[in-house]
Amino acid sequence: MPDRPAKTAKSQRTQAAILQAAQELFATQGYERTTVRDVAARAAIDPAMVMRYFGSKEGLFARATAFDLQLPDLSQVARARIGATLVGHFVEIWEGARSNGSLVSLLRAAASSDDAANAIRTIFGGQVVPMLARVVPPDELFQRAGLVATQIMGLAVTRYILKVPPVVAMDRAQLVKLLGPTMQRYVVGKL
Amino acid sequence: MPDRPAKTAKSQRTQAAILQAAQELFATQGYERTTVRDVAARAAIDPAMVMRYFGSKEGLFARATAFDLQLPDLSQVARARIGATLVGHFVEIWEGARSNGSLVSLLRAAASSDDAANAIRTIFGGQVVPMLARVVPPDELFQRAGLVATQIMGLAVTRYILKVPPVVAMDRAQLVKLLGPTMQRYVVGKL
DNA sequence: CCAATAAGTCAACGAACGTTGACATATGCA
DNA sequence: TGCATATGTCAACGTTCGTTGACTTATTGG
Repeated sequence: MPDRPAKTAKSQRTQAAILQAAQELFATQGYERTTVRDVAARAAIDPAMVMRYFGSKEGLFARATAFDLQLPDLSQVARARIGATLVGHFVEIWEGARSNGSLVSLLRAAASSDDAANAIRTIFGGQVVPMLARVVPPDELFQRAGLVATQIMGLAVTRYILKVPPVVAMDRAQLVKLLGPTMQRYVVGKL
Repeated sequence: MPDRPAKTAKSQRTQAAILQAAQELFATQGYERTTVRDVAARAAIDPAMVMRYFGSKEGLFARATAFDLQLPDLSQVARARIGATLVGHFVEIWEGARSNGSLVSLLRAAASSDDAANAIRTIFGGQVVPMLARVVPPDELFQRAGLVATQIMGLAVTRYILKVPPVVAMDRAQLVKLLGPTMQRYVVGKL
């Protein structure tokens, strides 16, 4: 069941509609509870179209959760502001204008899918670790990257999935102020 | 579909076997991917027994994820050791001898179930917040509880669900040393 | 010992799911 | 305008799921 490419402008629009519907549903319900039929209904097309364009439900999920963190070059950031910069950047990725909810989708899915969990590990190894490598000595790199992961993923889980009220209530500036020092210590502080 | 109580010693053993199988499967696979048939097979009984004793799959899940955090009385802990004490206590709960994996089950399920997410919020409101209330002034209580949540849940997610390698590799003493100061600041430090 | 009650088995149900292939319709190029 | 190709529809498939009710076997108290 290979994917079939979109060849006309109209088909690209419906393909995009399927992708957007899938991202919204995967982000709010996770992989298992999101059905191909639901995605098709939200995109106002036939379930068979999903199979035509994405081959399978797994193929759709893979396409719906592909993204680039666009992490900053930390060597160009003032050392004292690294923690705040990172917190702000991650919040932007999760809920900013350029975001499509795909990271939350993937996190939701990772709770019950080893493939999705592995995708997150790959993102960390391929994007977060290289980012930190520019300002962290190699012998501490993985440990500090792990610490960064605990705080960043913890923020994501409590704010977007568990919706713990005080965490949801914080605005972006508060998050930077409260979590920035933690991130600062995890990246360049004394352990 | 009301539950049917266990009346004999033998039935209590099989009921316990079902519960243990359910906790193991819910903890490793989440709610959706765990089937009643799987639980029954692991407990070496008929799927119908699950319905007899727990009424429904949801009823089984509710029973399998009930627990008490047994949080310490922070007013009896030296102020400088609060952070380390809390980190150690939570790690103990997740992987200690008294643990049955039910907290990880619930966290996994929360990714795709609003009911499970609500159960976690209730635990936080009913157990974590009261614990902190003994050492935190009321006007900062909810914010500090939220911060504690971000770090604790982040540790759980990266270590037990995403299995981020450097986080998995840390032993209990390292976790206390590395995350303790963060927790200390979130509970009694300057924000 | 024998009824009464509990524990456990079995086959089957209806529903929902991902997926498929045959078919209809629209579009773009010669 | 015609024809080839792409787009979209439809009904149905095989599977798996939670759940049910009738049945059989074991246990226990009088």
